[in-house]
Amino acid sequence: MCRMARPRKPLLSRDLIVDTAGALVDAEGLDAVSTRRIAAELGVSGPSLYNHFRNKDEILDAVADAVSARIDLSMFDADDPRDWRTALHDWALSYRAALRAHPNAVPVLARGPGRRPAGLRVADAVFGAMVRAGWPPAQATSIGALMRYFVTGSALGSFARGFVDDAAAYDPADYPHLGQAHLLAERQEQVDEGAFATGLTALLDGLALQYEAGVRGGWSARGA
Amino acid sequence: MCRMARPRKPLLSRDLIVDTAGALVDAEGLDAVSTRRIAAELGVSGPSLYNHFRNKDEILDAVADAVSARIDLSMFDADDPRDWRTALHDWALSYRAALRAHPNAVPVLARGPGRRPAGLRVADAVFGAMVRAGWPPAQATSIGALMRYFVTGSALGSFARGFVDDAAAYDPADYPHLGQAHLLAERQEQVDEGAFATGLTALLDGLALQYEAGVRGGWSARGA
DNA sequence: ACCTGAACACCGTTCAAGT
DNA sequence: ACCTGAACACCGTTCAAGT
Repeated sequence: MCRMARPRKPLLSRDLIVDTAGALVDAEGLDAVSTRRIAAELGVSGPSLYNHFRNKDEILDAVADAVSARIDLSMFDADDPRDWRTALHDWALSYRAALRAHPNAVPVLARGPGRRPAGLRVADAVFGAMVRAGWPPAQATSIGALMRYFVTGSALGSFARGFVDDAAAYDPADYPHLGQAHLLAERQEQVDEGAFATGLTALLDGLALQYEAGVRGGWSARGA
Repeated sequence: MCRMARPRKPLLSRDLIVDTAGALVDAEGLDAVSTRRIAAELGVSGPSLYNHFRNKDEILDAVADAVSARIDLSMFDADDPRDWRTALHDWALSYRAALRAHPNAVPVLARGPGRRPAGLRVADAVFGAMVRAGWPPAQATSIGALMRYFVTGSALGSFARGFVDDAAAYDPADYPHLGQAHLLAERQEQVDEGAFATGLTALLDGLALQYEAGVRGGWSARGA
């Protein structure tokens, strides 16, 4: 009579499940997460979760959306809608920080917003702000897409972590220029931060060039 | 006596396993691939694979490396080592094409080269070419990293495919700027191609600016 | 050396049963 | 409505056994 089939107060909730699953993703990675482990962590039996989510993918989607929800979007409400460059820059930093805080969840996020509310809010905010700043809609779409490529790419595959911390792995006869590659694993943080900063600056500089050209040329053909 | 424990000619080989696994990844996605299915496809029992690979991850690594092996690197042997921009541009196109041909394998590739020979050859070639073109080593490393971020990001999360082909999913009250979002799913190809082209141009334009500034300033502090 | 079947400890998910 | 145990059809991997 202590462990009943149904207590008067529900043992589970969507939030509880998402929090537990998220902690498991962070601590042990995506592969280590099973519905049975989430349930065990919550002190219930495996199938209980199916009262709150249709399947495992829906749980992981919710975990990913919780990460998206932490991306700051306030810079897109700025007074000067024409300063798209600053807004985009600040957003990119917040975007990346949110993902780097939960690197194991990035593969799920990288699949796109789908129907995830927080993910859609992000796409909506950046698109709206770029249009307001004077970018044609087609270009605004491209900017949302290419920023996602760059940020998720940088959060997903830490460049430096991708190399092995073992000098013998990189035979100079095979890879004449990778003599120091095993050092990358050590300096992981700086390498990835440096590459991200360099790439972001290049991206924004390049977009500024396109913006100026567009304004000068009246955005020629593809304006609508 | 027909089905012996060991035939005089091996039934399996690493290449045979990789080809079968790769076809399965392409046709049904990463989740559908199991060691037992690969084995079944080859007409052998599941554990047989373990005579040729240590575990399933090693098989998937080999599949990913086969994709990397299809990336063209010949542009880095160009006569004029100083034309890094053209080489980088052509390489990015080939890189992306190789990944888009096997989108389901991209999550494995995105983990980094590790000890995969073809992946390392790519990293080696781009780093070597950038140094030859006059970039300081630290910048050359950044370029390799940021290009990987952008290309894998673009191949992994097709921006357009990330949206659902269903107008009702994007309530204008919630997402004021996503009125046409459901159309993205239809025009997937063009949207992603356009965003990639825009981003690549911006990236190269921005890097050219940094290169010029570096040459003019003698690459100031971080030259070594 | 290379393949087999049996076995172990897992999976995601369905479903009838309980309250 | 919400949880349970039992069950189904799977997993990756190990290992002793066969040739």
